[in-house]
Formats: sequence, structure tokens, C-alpha cells
Amino acid sequence: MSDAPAEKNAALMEKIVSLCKRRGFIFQSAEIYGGLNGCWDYGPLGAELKRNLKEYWWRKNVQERDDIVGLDGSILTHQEVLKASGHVGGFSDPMCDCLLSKARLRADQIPPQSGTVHYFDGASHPESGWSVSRGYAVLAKEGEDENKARKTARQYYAQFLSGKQISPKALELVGERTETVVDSTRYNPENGSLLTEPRAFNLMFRTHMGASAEDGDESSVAYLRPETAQSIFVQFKNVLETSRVKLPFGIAQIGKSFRNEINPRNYTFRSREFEQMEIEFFCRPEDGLRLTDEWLEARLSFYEEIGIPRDHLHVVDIPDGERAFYSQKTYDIEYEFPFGIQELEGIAYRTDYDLGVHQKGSGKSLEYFDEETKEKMLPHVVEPSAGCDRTVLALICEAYDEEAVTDEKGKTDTRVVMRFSPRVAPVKVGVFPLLKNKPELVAKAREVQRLLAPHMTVFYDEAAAIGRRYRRQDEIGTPFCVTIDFDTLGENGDELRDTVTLRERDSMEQRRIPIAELRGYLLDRIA
RNA sequence: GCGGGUGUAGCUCAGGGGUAGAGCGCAACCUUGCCAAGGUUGAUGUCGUGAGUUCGAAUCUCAUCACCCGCUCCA
Repeated sequence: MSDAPAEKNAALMEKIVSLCKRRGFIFQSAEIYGGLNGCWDYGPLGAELKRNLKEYWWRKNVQERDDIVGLDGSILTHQEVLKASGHVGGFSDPMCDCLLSKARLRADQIPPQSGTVHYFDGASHPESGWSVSRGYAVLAKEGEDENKARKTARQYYAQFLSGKQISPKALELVGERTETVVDSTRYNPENGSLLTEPRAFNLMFRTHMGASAEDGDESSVAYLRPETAQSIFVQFKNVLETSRVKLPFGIAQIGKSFRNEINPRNYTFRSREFEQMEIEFFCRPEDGLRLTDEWLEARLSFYEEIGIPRDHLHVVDIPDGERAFYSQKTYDIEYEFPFGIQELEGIAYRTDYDLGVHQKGSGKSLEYFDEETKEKMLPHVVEPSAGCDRTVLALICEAYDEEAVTDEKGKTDTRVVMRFSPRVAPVKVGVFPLLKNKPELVAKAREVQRLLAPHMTVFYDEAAAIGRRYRRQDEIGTPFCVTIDFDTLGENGDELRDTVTLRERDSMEQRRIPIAELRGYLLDRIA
């Protein structure tokens, strides 16, 4: 694969990041203090965009359905919840790094090895007077040449030469001694090099409840939730008893989750603090697989409705062996980001695993009683789990467009347009007086602003030339602009009195519309 | 976590041991006029942060933080 498209995409991503900052969509968290790794803040426009996404998701999935109810659970999570769910035990993998090759290995996957360990204190190069003092060890497996271990050690010490023209072969090893070991996992099977101590990568944020809790007080430990799903399972019984819902039904939640990602990357895509939009849809076991397919379709339609076309999405049917052990079916919905095809949402049929572990963990029955069949059963669950910030980023990437426009004089320039669906666009309409030094125009424009503001996000702008104001709105994706001119005031006849210019973002076309029709016209197009 | 790169005005970037630069943008004013128009005026920086070297550091050295690329990781 040529790297030209990759460079082009990196440049595109940089333009998007730059626009997001310049126009107030996304800022780096704590920027004036040097930034906080993996954390981002949404500026005025980003906040509107994200709210529009969340509100539309909630409206479609909760308010417009009678089989899904909402929940807003606490972020601080009881440690027993996450022990039962498997996060406390299974959410951290001890890792070792090879001191020589820098390869990273899972500590629990290193095969035990036996042989002779050669320890060294350091190395020197007598001719130049260079030396390094640093402990190191190499395992020579049974039957292996011990000179190979020394060669490996010289390669290790050679990395400290920092640019000096000295061959590793010319290094003298210092303080060699040997020891026989059996079934050690401290050495890289590939090259015998010593590994770093295994370090646990706990991906959960741990904290202590209570202002006077001590760090060592295990009973005070709580976690910031790594997913919103757990509070849904834990509150399953309460929702069931208070909502009069019957299978199949869902519980939906939008909220922040936290994961100590080893390496946050790709702008807001992999953040340490992020927002999820999750549904746990409970059902009978026999309906699980069918509902998983239905949810996939429903979710693909949703993305289409917010302006992400289906042909920019990829559905991955996660094969056997790659799914979580409790899942019988998992689809990933991926989007073509400039930095690669990456996951937006996972739709997983999780069987009765979650309710099962919490029933066991809490000792409380989470069974559902079916009035018709008189049977008690543990519901299965299908989980459409969407990344809110990832979807916002996808909306931004999808909307970004550069268009060459040629004016009457034949001069060409580039118009940057965020082609947001009007449904999610942070600002719905810009309202401008043609000239700001004419009080009548300003007064009329303010009147139009007041007329529309209760119904949609309006941006009033009187600064600079009218063309510039249009372009400014293009860059933040405002789908419509309204300009009040002297015709509006009736200077050119009663026919045009109280009409305005309505300019459409994508086509740049203008039409004349009476102020009285404005509200209805716009509302029809932004719903 | 490793390797490489970057960090100077809101943005894009130039500069380089001796008073901080450009373009664009931004703000104000003028213009009866609709696609980044023209004119006049103006503001903006701990040169990422901290230490060291130096008479003097944005510039050299070290550390640190953040971002980007590649590995790695991603229940």
C-alpha cells in the first residue's frame, strides 16, 4: 500500500483538528496547564453538537418507544459490582517488556524456561574508556552456546553507546556470573533477554469513598465505572418492579465512563473519559439472536438519520473465538475515519451472563416471572453500545468538506463547509442585518432572532461583510442563513416588505421568504 | 510503555545567543448592499513547562508535559 493516502488522511485529520479548535468544537483539556493526556473538552459548538446527538438518540430509543425506559446511574461504582462483573479480576493484564528488543509480552503467556542465567554488572570499551554500569541477565537454555548469551548481552549494552562508532563485539562484559534456573518466566523466549518486572495495567480508575479514607483501606475502594452497562444490570430488579415493563424490554442510559487507556490516541477517539449511549435489551433466550440482527439494522438506520451514510460504515461479524466468552453473537459497526476504520458501536448478544453474575454476586434473585406461562427465568440481553464521543467525531469527519468556488471575476478559492445534517448541526440558522450601521436593519434582524430563538439555535451576526458571514457559518455547518435588507423594510415596495433572503448552506442558493413563514419552514427542515 | 517527530500570536508557519516576525483570522470605523469585497485603524505572545550553562536563552544542554506517526495495547 502506498503511503500517499495515509499522508493525505493525516493532513485531512490535522485540518479537522485545527478547525475544531479554531471554531470552538473541541479543546484539549487543561490546555493552559500543558494539557491532560487523553482528555478533551467540548467548546460552545461541540457542546451543542454532542447534545443534539444525545437528545436524538434518547428521543428515538426511549421517548418514541414504549418498550425502553431510561436510567441515569451513578458513576462511582461499588467494588462488589465490578468484582461480580469480572472487571476487577479480568480487566488488568500483567505485562513485561523485553529489555533488548523492547517487545511487550503478556506475563501470563510466557512459557516457563530452564537453563543457565548469565548475570552481568555492565560493559566497557577499554580503548575509548567508555563504560556502562547496569545489571542485566540472559538465559541460555539447556544445550545453548553460552557465547550466544554473551553476544546478546553485548547487544543489550551497545544500546547505551548513543551514537559512538563502537561495534558491540568490541565491548567487554563486566562481572559475569551464572546460576541455574528452572521454569523461569523472567526471560524472553525469543532471545533469552531479561524482561522487566511484570506490571499490572489496571484499566479502571480506582478511588476511595469517604473524605478520610486511607489509601490502604480496601473496604473504602470504589471505581469510576468502566461502562454504563453495569448499573443497568444492577438496577434491573428495581426497574422491573417499578416500570411495569414486560419482556422484551430495554433499559437505556447515556453517561460518562472511564478507562485508563494505555495509550490514548487519534484525537478524541480513544479518550480516558468518554460518554456511552447504551441499551440493554432484555428478552427470552430464543429471541436473542434475532433481536441482535434487528438491533443492527435499527442502529445502522440511526447513523443514516444523523448523516452518516451506510456506505461509510462497516459491519464486522465478530467470529467465534474472538468474541467475549459469554457472547453468542457480536457485531461491530465501524466508521471510515481518516485515521482508519474504527469501531463506533458494538452490538452484542450477551446471553444471561450479566444478570447471572450479579444474581450470584449479590445473592438476590434477578429472575423474571412470566404471568402467562407462570415460569421464572433469567432474561437474556442484547446490548447495542455506542460511543457518543466517537460518533461526534464521526459526524465531524463526515461533515468536513472543501469546495472550490469561482466568483464572477473568475477567481477561485476554497470554501470549507461542515455539511452536518440539519438535525445535528450545532447552529440551525444565522440571522444577519445586511449592514450594521443602519439601525432599522439591526432592529428588524433582532426581531427575527427573537422570533426563532425559542425554537432553534440561532446565531446573530452583524460583523463584517455579508459574504464573510455566510462563509463563517459554512465553516461551523449552519444549514441556513437569513439576511434582512432594505426590501425587508419595504423600501422597494410593499410586495417585498417583511420578506428576507434565505440562503442554503450546501447549494448556496438564495430565495425570498416572508418572515411569517420562516419558523415553520425551518422547523420542517431541522427536525 | 518503546522508537521517531513536533511544540513560537486564535490558525498555518518562518526565524534563531543581544528589543518577537509573516500570512490569514480577530476587533473598531467607513461604504444602499448578498458569497472569505475595498479602505483606515488596532489588539494579541511567559517562543509548551521547569531547571542548567551564559553578562545575556525563544535560540545551547538536561528534565518534564502534551500532541502527531509507527510498534504495543484496547474486557
